[in-house]
Amino acid sequence: MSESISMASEAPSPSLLEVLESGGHRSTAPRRAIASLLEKKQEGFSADALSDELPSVGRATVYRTINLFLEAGAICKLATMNGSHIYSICGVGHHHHHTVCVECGAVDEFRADAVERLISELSAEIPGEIVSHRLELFVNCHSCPEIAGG
Amino acid sequence: MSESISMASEAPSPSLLEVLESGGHRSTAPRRAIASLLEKKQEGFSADALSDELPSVGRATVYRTINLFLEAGAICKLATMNGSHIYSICGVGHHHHHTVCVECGAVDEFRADAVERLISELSAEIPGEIVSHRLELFVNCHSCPEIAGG
DNA sequence: ACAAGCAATGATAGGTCATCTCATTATGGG
DNA sequence: CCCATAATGAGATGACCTATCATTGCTTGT
Repeated sequence: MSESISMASEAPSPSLLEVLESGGHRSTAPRRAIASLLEKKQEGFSADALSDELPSVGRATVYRTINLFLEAGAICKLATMNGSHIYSICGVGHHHHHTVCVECGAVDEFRADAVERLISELSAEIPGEIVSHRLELFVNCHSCPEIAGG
Repeated sequence: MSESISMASEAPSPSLLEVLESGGHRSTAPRRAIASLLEKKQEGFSADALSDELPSVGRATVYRTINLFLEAGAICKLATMNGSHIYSICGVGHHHHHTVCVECGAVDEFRADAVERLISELSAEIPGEIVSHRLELFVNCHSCPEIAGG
């Protein structure tokens, strides 16, 4: 391996419920339902689709809970090419980037030192101070036949 | 300069009106008004704000015209950290990336071979085929006092 | 210049995604 | 158990964008 790159396909997510506890939030039935569903969906998911799958939970609560996990860093929000947002469980606790399959929407994480090195290089060339960055790779994972088949 | 990087701060934009002509679109008063305003706003701008500044032009027309320029590649659409979209004149005709000032919203373009090299490297390590990518740098340009002063 | 054909326009309705409001409900400590 | 308060949810509201469709106004042929 010439580069330090790490995929996160099978990284176990820390229990979302623990995130609630440690954040001083109550463990309620709606939140447990959302957390449970989220942990099944390592794939990228939209807030609205999630809400549809949980008819017993109010839309507002779904959004609130997602933002709660987002602020805790337990999930990531990323922008797709068409401007909508998808969320994804964050296995890696620190800075990383995402790949999104343009066919099936599967999201994966990767961390590559080369990316961070590049940003450092660019910071010397670019006027101003780089505060943060976003890198998203849109891929075709070539392993999504049945999903695309719908 | 050790790397091949080019900023586009003062690149003159090809006349947006020419884009219309070459695309077989009519040059109408509303479109001219929009094009004219766009060329003044090298800064990032939102479609809605643009519409507000052109009360004489219908919102639908503003959006339609923006999409027209977008499809022609004359302007770029980019996602901010908060999920909204801003547009920016594209001086560079080919693939490039953007810096967005988190203070004043100024958008600049840059093209760096190092970025493309990085993507090539990553493609060897990442499962699937990289279809496209998005890299945005959020910067503090440190030259936006009066704008921030409001 | 005039008419005709059709692209373009704009007022407004509608759609999507997300947040806000606030009366009601559930949680968890004492 | 009781209470203070966090959390919920139905619906309103809002931001942002697209669809509809009757009207307007370019552009070309004559």
